[in-house]
Amino acid sequence: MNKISTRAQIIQHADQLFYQQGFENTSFADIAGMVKISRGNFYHHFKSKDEILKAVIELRLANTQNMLDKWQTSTDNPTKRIECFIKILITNWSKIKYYGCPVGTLTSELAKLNHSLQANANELFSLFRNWLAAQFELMGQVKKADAFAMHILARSQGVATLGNSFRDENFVKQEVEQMCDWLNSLKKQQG
Amino acid sequence: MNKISTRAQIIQHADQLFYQQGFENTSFADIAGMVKISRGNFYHHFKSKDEILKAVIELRLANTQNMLDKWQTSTDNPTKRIECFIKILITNWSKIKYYGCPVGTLTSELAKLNHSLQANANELFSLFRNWLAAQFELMGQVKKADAFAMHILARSQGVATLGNSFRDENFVKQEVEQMCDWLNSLKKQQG
DNA sequence: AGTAAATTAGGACAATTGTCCTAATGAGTC
DNA sequence: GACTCATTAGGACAATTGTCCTAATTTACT
Repeated sequence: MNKISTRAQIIQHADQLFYQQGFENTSFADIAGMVKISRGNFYHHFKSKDEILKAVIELRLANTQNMLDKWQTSTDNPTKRIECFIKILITNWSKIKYYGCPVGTLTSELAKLNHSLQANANELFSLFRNWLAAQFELMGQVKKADAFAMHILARSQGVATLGNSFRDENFVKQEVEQMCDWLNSLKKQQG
Repeated sequence: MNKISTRAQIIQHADQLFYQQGFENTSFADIAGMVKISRGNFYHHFKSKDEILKAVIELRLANTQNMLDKWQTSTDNPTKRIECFIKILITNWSKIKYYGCPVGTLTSELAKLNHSLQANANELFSLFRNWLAAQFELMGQVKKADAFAMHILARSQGVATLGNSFRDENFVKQEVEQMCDWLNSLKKQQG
């Protein structure tokens, strides 16, 4: 039957709900309703709500790594790889429009809760940061690689937040284009 | 005695707590503890928690307008005015470091809650957006004024989110400098 | 001083929260 | 078929939530 384990189902639905409703605002009852199990059953799989969050972050880290790996094999051109990253804003626009960036909104929420898993969530940013920096290095921007990575990360983050707030797809498209222009202007400077 | 009214005190402390802990995560008990009044007393001043949020947003709108007005009178140079905006990231760094941008984090949270006051919170962004656009117009950038306003708004927002996540002041300073450089390069293009 | 209104404290209220316990059911092994 | 262990359902639990009610107190005005 190849049935998905209950544990995996809990993580999967929690991932979705934490993104759409926020972590604090998502209750056990919400997740139980989605997975269609009883509330008491949770504690056989997870000791606490925080453990679910931990598992969700680990899932997101794995999914993100998979995505980065795919981009890595899809082309040898580091500039094109970075463009893949920039264009997630458009690829995932239908979700970003309503729920913002899954990484940024989570880290922001955990910061306000002063939650013990802040560092884990920040790893999601670090994953992108390090991968982007590696691409910039391949472009020959060894010295500025990390600064450029943070720059692109920040701009994407801001576009997601503003795009979510104003629900304006054209704005997102324009900013994506500008970021790609900036990226390609670096190549020329270098070559 | 010139005592601050209870209502004003509630709004003031709620403003602070909503920023530091988030709206949903701040309870009546939290606010009551700060103002030092009984919980039941709230409903003489506000019909519901949402009404407090509404009042808090109105307070923030008023405070923001005051800040913009001050910048407006502090100099005739629109470029310098925009620099004032960009540099809030540094001015308010000690708070942003721990709680992020008060506007961005609120709109993001309300989006996830699908809250009825989303539009009110977004007005905070609009206030900055329109003021920035007016400054860009004064700089002679009539056609691109709004796009530039959104651009600066988005970049500031992203820097606040990443700055909050990584707690990195140097990154913030670098990005602020780059934004100012970009701003001043526009002036040269024009003149 | 006396009266009316505004303000306050304190607690009741049902609903929901995360957590935990126990008994029943399931599957797989000998 | 009997036994073991994993999984599940259902409910108990105290704590907290936003909301509302009532009685007491304070304030303001005649």
